[in-house]
Amino acid sequence: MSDAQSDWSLPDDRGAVRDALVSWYEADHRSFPWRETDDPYEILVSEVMSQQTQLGRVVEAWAAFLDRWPTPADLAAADRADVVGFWTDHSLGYNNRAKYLHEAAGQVVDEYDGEFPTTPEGLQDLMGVGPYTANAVASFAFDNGDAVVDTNVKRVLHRAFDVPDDDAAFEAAAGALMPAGESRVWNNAIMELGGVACEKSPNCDAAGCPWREWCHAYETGDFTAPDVPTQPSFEGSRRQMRGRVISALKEYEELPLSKLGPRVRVDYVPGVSDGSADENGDSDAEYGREWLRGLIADLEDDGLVEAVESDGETLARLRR
DNA sequence: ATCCCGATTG
DNA sequence: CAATCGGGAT
Repeated sequence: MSDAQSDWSLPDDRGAVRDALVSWYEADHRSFPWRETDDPYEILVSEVMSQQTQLGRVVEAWAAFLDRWPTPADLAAADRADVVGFWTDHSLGYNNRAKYLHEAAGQVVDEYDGEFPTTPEGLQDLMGVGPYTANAVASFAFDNGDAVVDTNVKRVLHRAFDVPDDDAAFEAAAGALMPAGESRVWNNAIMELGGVACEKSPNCDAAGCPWREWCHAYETGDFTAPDVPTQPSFEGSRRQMRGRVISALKEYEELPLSKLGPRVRVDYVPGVSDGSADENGDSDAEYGREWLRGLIADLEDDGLVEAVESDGETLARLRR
């Protein structure tokens, strides 16, 4: 057992803390279209998109996605290539998530008779749905979730109540704070607080933070936030190259590696084995056919791309 | 450069 | 537990 709980405590007047936040949220908050629905499918689409993209950019993609695939049955019946293509068209990144969403729709249709599970535990059985998304969907669709713990909530709890940067502590604090049976408004409210008031750079007075009178950070002036792992640079990364493969294969139905290579890297060297030492013993990386095959192999393992042999050459295309 | 309502796989 | 997964906006 961790002794993390011994370091912090929530205010005695927990009810006042709750009421203050809910009142603040209900008085005024950002308007997003997915806050106007309780359809679990529509909620799930919004959550998966929101994991990776600023909310403002999700609005258009969300509406377009649901216009094209209005129900889980519609999505399940679609070709994966089209779903991944949509993801790329709308610059949503993380193509695996398009695959997960497609898979989850198939699960709902095939294993759940078209009806979403209504509990966090049940929802986690869906592909691509982890603890965060399960609680979000359970909350916003069914008002039946537990406290959501994401990076926003962690930041708020750490600052306001000095909860230590420890997953178990965050989990316990978030659960203890949420009013039972009010997950929809509560999770919306606490994430709204993290989104507009308790941002990385805090905005307490301008946003009229409802927790100032209890806030440890507001009192001490120490607005340190839990560390969020910094991502490696994207430029030149393998992720960027994967994205270029998907984009090229969306544009052209299928491409031989010789045509695909130059579209992925301008310094692609056709017909050269990569990475191995040359005659002089130099080991400068060369990006040739073997390198590209490795990239394609990973995308095949991810179920996003398939490679076929035709007339002695390898063709790549999006997996259907 | 850093941020953005995480999840899966090894 | 660590590594991996995109790309636009600021």
